[in-house]
Amino acid sequence: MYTDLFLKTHRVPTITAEERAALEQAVVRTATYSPKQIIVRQQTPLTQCTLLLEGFVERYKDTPEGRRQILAIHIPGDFVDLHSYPLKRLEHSVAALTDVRVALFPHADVRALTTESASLTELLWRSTLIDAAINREWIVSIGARSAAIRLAHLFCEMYTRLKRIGQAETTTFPLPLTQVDLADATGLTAVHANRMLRQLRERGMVAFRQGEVEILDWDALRHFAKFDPAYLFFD
Amino acid sequence: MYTDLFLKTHRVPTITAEERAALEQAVVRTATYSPKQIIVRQQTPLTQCTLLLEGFVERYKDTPEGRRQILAIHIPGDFVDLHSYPLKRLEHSVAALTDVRVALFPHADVRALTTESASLTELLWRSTLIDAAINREWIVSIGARSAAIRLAHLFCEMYTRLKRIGQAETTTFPLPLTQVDLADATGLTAVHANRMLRQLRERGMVAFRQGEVEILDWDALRHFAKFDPAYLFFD
DNA sequence: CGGGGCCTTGAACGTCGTCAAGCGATGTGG
DNA sequence: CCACATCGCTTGACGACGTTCAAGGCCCCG
Repeated sequence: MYTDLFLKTHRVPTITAEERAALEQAVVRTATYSPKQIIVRQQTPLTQCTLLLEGFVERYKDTPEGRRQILAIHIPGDFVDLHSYPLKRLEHSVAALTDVRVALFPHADVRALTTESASLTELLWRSTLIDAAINREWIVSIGARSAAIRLAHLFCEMYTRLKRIGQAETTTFPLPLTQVDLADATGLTAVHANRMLRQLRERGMVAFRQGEVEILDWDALRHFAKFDPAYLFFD
Repeated sequence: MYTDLFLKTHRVPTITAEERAALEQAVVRTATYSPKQIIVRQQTPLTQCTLLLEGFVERYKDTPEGRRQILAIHIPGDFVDLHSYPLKRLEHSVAALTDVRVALFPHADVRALTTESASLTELLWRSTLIDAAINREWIVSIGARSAAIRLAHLFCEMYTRLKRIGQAETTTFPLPLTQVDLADATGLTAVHANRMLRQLRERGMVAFRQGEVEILDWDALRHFAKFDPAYLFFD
């Protein structure tokens, strides 16, 4: 079922079996993408939404100054551009980080779902707002935390989210980013990100290498980053 | 009419006179707040949404490290916590910056509106997603722009939004923040914000003093900040 | 075997933060 | 009415966190 992972991570409000079936049937087709392939280009009018089934996806914006800012990292079960339904176009781009499989929901079908079910509407709306809450936590990270803590906090977030969908069973999990990507996500330079990663590793908290994160000491890491998962709204 | 300013700034999708009346009638009461008064405390269960009628409001988060990060600045016509309808509680706080008047919408009535009208649902949903788009632009600002440009960009944003609701007729407009607040919004220290403000003033672009912004040279400022209002979704 | 992507490290630099002091305006209680 | 506290703003000196520039290594792939 296409929507299993999504519904596993979004249990509020509860929906009926019929609503669940209606959501599932709104999928018209699936698609695949290769690493670095652009899924949504900024400012392009959109007519469908993309649910990530497999793989990793990033949302980012290129600045006129020539820098790149990653805005979000998506994992399976995330609607990567559900906000395109009310907005009709996005002000940022979306690209695949790995080989990716997605399910597509035409805006017209989403609208039909919102007409039929207030609970389903609330559920979908809520999922876009959890994304926004993550956006805000990133503002806090970039605006008010040191470089090392920013990276540690990001690892905590990804570990927590991946564990939730059963893709971080052990203390090692995939995070298919380069050090440049990590820097673009945290508002640092690649050079400095590299130094801070070494520090986190040498301090025995977390090790990042070739797209994989190994949690060396979860309690130490969590405490160091002052990670509080409330903003992820795991209700 | 309570919802006039909101509807003036949110014209997509178009709604009927009946839908407009239904929205208006969902207001159960109004309330007022004084400067620095907390309107919503983080993590408190909520049962209503707040539409800002008059005055300025901030959304912010205090970090465990003892810093404060402002996440958004709201002006009349903004729903400051419509996202509390699907989320039920917020992970940040909301406080008044000035004397403030608001209209209150119980969650139950919002739900009733979403049941009755898909267009109204889309309109409300959309407004929360424009807030999220602003959040993302702030990520770009804090993560990828220099201190002076961050401030310049914020002034551009506030000027553009205020002009839209007719509260920035001339080149001078109120922005009831202290320099500490500006620093908390842009991820800077008050000392450095002060220096950058002086620089912007001396370069003849924009002057900020005692809660008022004077645009000295709009084209120069806009160009300096590379301000592109697309993310505000003024359709 | 050459090239490119990614990572690593050093050295020098600069933006920005910290600490500290002082100013003017406002407000309040003795 | 003045003494004094508070708040917001301003400025200087100094230092640090993070950037820039540069070079080299490793590995994969054509």
